[in-house]
Amino acid sequence: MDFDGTAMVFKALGDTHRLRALHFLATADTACCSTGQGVCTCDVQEVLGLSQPTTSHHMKILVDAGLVEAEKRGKWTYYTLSARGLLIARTALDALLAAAPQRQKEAV
Amino acid sequence: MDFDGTAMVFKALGDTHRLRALHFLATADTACCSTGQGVCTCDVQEVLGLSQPTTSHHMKILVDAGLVEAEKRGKWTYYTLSARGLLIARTALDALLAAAPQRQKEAV
DNA sequence: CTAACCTATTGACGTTTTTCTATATGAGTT
DNA sequence: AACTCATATAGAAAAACGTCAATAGGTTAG
Repeated sequence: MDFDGTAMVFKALGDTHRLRALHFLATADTACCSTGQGVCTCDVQEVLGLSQPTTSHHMKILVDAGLVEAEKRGKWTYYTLSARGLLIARTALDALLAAAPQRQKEAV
Repeated sequence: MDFDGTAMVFKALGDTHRLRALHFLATADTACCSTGQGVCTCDVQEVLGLSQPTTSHHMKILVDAGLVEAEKRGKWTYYTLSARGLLIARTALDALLAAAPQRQKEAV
């Protein structure tokens, strides 16, 4: 098990603003400057209520963790969720859940 | 969605040492001082290679996040995985995975 | 080519986290 | 009661993190 890589993914997930950004990517389809797929930094920035550099910084962390993919089209950078990091996290979680007490594991 | 609570769980998961401790709890059944179920601090400490107070600190974070339950029996504190925090994390992850691109979602 | 615009990077500052040593708490033992 | 052992807490130092203002990079529009 790759503890370092997995920890990096969870660490990226462990911030309220970044979680909010991911949730936004997961739900918002239409956005201010989205011509095609994805959402640009300005949209995320508005949702988070943070400055532009801070927003950019958070998105970079998500990209580095493999949770988000960034695509540059013209002036804008579009973000989409990436299954790569999410699967790393889920694999680790499932291994732990398989060993956790049986009580109420299906309460999802 | 409870971003703060979920972030707290992910933050607890986002550390190599804590991940290693959780993995240890998930796999190790027999331990130095375990008379029944669970593993005591001294076992975790040996696995992590950290000082006793630091180990105790990490375990407290895991307990606070609902990932681990601590039970005091006599002199020892026994730790077991708790489904509570794990399910919070999985619920959030599943919501994101459901919205992620379909490509290779089943690669678990 | 210049100007305007979106995004990324840099530098700085305050806060949080990680880690240790030293000490306290609390339970069993003699 | 005094002692020992396992764990928790306090305090402090170093490192990492989150944040913003200022600036740089790169793209489109005029």
